[in-house]
Amino acid sequence: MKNRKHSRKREAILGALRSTKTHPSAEWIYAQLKPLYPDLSLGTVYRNLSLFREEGRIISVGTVNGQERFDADTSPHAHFVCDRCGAVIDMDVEFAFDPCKAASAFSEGSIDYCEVVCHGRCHKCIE
Amino acid sequence: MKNRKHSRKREAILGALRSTKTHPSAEWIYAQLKPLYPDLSLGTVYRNLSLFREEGRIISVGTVNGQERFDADTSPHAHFVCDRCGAVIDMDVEFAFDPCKAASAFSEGSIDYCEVVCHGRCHKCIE
DNA sequence: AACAATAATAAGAATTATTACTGTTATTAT
DNA sequence: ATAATAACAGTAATAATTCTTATTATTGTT
Ligand SMILES: [Mn+2]
Ligand SMILES: [Mn+2]
Ligand SMILES: [Zn+2]
Ligand SMILES: [Zn+2]
Repeated sequence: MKNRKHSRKREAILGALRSTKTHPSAEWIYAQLKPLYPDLSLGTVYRNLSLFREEGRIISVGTVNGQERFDADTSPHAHFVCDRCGAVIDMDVEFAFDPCKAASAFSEGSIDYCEVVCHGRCHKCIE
Repeated sequence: MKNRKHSRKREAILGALRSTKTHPSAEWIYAQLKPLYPDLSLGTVYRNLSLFREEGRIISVGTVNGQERFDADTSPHAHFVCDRCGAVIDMDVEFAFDPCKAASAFSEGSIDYCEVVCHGRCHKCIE
């Protein structure tokens, strides 16, 4: 429905997010691309990330230390957040949480998707 | 290590959070208590909520529309967030997610606790 | 190639939740 | 009661994100 034009920077932003598994913030993506696109604006990164999210091409993993973190992997999977260094790591753990089951058992609304986030300390922070 | 003094306002803040199941924001608690304590400061609400969280007496349920939401119920339970009106509702759903199991299967760090948040539309917003 | 229509952008201002600072007040120990 | 200091109100500061506007880039058409 959208009359969207092509944009090199928009592509780059999605590409940067797809190139990493660190679930970066808008700021991180901006810092990565700034050398390649010296006239890139932080607002453009924010705006395009919002677009991608609306389109369902990326997801938000939540906010860590006040900054929203993003993920280009839209398949359902859990995340681990290190409460010390802020690292966000995929959990390939097979967690037996069935959204359909939850949805049918939940009477107060309709469920679209679910997030599972575990908190703790990553290996580097444990030493 | 805790040279903590008694404070009526601090008590009131925890009491306000305990009195509701809506998982309110700092702002909401402030608005609730302001008539009773006309010289209450929003900063005091923030500061004491941080204290309570550090002490493990309350938990953060995450941020909704840019505002952090709190819960005085520290027992492990899942939450439902309405993406339209921002309501946060307890899910008494028995979700088969075992943190211990996840922790043992996760090799990248040690897990302290886990959050499960489902997103969708609440009944009022479905109409 | 030049043009028109308009989506996308840069730059920076504005907004907003949260935190830090500072002088004053309330609470506790002596 | 006095002294020590935690807690506070009020306000300023911070920082992430969004909004505004003038300009530029993209796409389709002559
Ligand atoms: Mn992920
Ligand atoms: Mn709850
Ligand atoms: Zn870490
Ligand atoms: Zn709702």
